[in-house]
Amino acid sequence: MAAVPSPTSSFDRLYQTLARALIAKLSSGKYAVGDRLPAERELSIEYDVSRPTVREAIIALEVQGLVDVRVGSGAYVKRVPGKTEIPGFNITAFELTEARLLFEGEAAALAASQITDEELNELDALVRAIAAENLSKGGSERADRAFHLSIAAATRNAAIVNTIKELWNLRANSPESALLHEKARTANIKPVVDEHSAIVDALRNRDPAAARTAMRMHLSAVLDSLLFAT
Amino acid sequence: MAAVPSPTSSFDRLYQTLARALIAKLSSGKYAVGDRLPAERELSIEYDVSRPTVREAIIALEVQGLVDVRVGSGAYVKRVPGKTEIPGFNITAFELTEARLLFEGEAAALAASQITDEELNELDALVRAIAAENLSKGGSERADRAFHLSIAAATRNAAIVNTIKELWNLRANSPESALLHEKARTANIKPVVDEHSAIVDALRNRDPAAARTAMRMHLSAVLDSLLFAT
DNA sequence: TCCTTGATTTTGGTCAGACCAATTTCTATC
DNA sequence: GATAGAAATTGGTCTGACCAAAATCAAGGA
Repeated sequence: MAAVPSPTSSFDRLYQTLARALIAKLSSGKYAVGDRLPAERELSIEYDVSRPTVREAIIALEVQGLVDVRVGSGAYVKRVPGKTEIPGFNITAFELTEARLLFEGEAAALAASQITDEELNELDALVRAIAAENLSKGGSERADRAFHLSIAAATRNAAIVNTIKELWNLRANSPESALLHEKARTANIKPVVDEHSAIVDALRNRDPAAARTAMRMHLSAVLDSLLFAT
Repeated sequence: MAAVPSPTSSFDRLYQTLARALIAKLSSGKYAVGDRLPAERELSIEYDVSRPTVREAIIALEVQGLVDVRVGSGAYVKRVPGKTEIPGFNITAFELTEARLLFEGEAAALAASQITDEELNELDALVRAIAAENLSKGGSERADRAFHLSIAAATRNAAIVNTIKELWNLRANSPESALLHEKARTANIKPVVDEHSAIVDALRNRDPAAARTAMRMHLSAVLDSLLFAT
């Protein structure tokens, strides 16, 4: 019984989780180009989801050109994703966090010199939201992500925003990264609110060096937590 | 009443027909990035199709990165097909170079602590290739790009490599950036070989701070040259 | 034995309706 | 005007039904 893996983040909907599982099957060599996937009804039973959900997942694969759906016949493999085709597939959680440490540190330093009071208030609210997320069972990282992207936005540089957003996307897309972060969450390691507050304090003081240091310390702690979760 | 256009081919399924109609709406300017599409139930009535069919069409758009679906809220336009389809369309050459200054500086610092003699020799060869490019009429930047990506590779961090590669891709894809760099080239502003040599020297000395400074000075000079070319 | 035809089964496509969770909007109170 | 709670709206998933297209099977004829 290949039950659908539990969602790796609260952003995931069931169809996405199933699509991901099916893509993993394609990648693993279970199917070759031309093979027919199991029928919708079969997949529905196998993964213990409803048939419309299966349909949605198959459509996600179809739109990405991975399968070719023939009415009355089935879904046929059109292209097998290679490992290198999934951005971030080969990037470890350590590498990702190390890169974020270096790059987000610089973004925080740049943001410190031009951040508005409005942006600081928004960050305060997000710190409170992170604290609230820490108390909830779901393990959502929505506020944490928004926090970091708000700092990037305060740089007022679209290339920096794009880069940091891409790093977060890599994090979301990397199976290895997702697994490690999931382990960290089940080990009850959550974003440390004090570290986030310290970043906001440094930004509020318009101190680039302090902002850089605070962000680096925060992400260095994330690195440590990943080690602990390994 | 915007009934779904009749299928354009017997292969078309309803969800595809509807997805196509929605994409046409996006392309026509009816919606801007950030706008919310009508609710599923509304679209179901408007197009006289079932709600699951609407969902399937929205998923097709979502997987293509055209919309962002938020549970309980709606489907928001993330990207309008057409002019913004090229990543980096709205990123200026200044923003890009500023981001590179911050990020490639850090990559150079990290590379300095672990670069091999082999990698240094490769960088020497690339500096010579940059000098040769400067003498040629074509204005190729192949060696310049390879130089920067080699330094990124010396960090031995796939996330950093990916990020710097993306920044170079943004540069290649951005029309505004291409235009400015073209202006710089016609003004006979070329990569300064001494600046590249200075970066390699700092790396050869395994001096992270010097490497960071050398890379930042180089990219700061690129920023100045863009100003001159404006 | 092989081929053809028709019946049956399987497959995907779409629909209707129900219920739940998340978010937004509205209303009442202070 | 601000806040809290209720109501409404939104997307998410499910069950069940029926239809069209395709595949498979069985029977009959050459």
